[in-house]
Amino acid sequence: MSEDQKIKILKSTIKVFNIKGLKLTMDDIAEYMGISKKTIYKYYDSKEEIFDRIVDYVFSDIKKREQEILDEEGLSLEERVRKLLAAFPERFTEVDFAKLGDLKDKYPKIHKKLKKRLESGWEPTLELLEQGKREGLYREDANFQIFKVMMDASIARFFETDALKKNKISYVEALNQVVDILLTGIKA
Amino acid sequence: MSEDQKIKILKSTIKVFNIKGLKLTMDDIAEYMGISKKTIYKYYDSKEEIFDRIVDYVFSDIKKREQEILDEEGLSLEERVRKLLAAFPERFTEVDFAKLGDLKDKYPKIHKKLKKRLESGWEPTLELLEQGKREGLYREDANFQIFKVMMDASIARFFETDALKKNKISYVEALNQVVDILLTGIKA
DNA sequence: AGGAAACTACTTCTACAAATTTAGTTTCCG
DNA sequence: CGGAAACTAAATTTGTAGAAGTAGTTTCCT
Repeated sequence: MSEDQKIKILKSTIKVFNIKGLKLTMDDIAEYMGISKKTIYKYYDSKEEIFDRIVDYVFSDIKKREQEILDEEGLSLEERVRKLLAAFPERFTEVDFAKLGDLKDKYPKIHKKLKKRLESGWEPTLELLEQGKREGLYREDANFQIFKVMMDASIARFFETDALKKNKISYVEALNQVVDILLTGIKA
Repeated sequence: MSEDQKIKILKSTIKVFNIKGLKLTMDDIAEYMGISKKTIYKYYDSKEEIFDRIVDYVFSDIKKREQEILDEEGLSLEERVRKLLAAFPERFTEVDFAKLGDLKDKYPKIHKKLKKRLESGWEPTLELLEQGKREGLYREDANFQIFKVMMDASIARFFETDALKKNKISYVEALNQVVDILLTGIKA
């Protein structure tokens, strides 16, 4: 009953998910790991539980990285915001978001949880932005909710379309441009 | 055989479409207009032709408005770009874009045409932006393809979600903020 | 402990026929 | 001319029975 094995199951499930999407089966996971289903059920009660724990797992990673950035010394507010914005979507290169199509229908609870986590993932960034506004760094009339929608929508678009390939631009480069344009755009 | 009546049919079809979406029937249109199908078929050979002409109709309006802005005297490059960006999505308040879901499957030709028109609608704006870059108005490293994706994705997101209602902000206000952030963001 | 494989109850696909709807036409009538 | 309504051929939707697949369990074995 090692904790390692529990996490390995999650990681493997992510790997399989990135290929087969939500229609992956317990047999797929077992086969991929070279173990039997019985072992999986030793660690998890159901398939849904595995998915549920994957959300926790991914976001605990994000939270950790986020905390590192918040604790890092000698950063200007702007640098910190920039790091937070860059770190957040990068985590999702681990999970193929495009394959999450009908999560809402198949696993509504997990969909809800995921949305909530994505939402609260914005909190520290929004706080910093508000602080920046109070310090006169950002425009008085800047609406950070709109900022958020623009960031989310743009990143999602890059994931779901071939806009990047067509323009021969890497994901990291695109992300940097987006963050750059947005942060410059709200400057005082 | 009045030209007026032809256009009235298009306008009415848009009205019905905004309620029933793509599954509107010829009977729906006839009923809505208080005329009989026979009359509709006097002006158009098929339902698909009507949809096709709606695209032409909507974009001829856009083209006209676009030309006005390009011809308008005494505008700075930036003001002109801003007007173009604001004018384009405004036209789509006439047609409920969110109801266009399975256009691609049902009417692939029209979908292709629509995409092409949406694409070429960006041309004058992109040209002006490039000119602005040459004039040193915009950053040398600004990637306008990314600018475009950000604009399109953001506006689309506003249409398809309730982000606006939730934040008690009007569409025009949101559009202005988006344009503002983006244009400021690429400034030299 | 855990792999291989079989097993069960349940859900999800498939295929196809019957029922319904609809595009486009035609008839009748004012 | 053009409205009302009937008509037809085709497409779309619906129902469903059978097949296939799958979550979770159990048995046997090393």
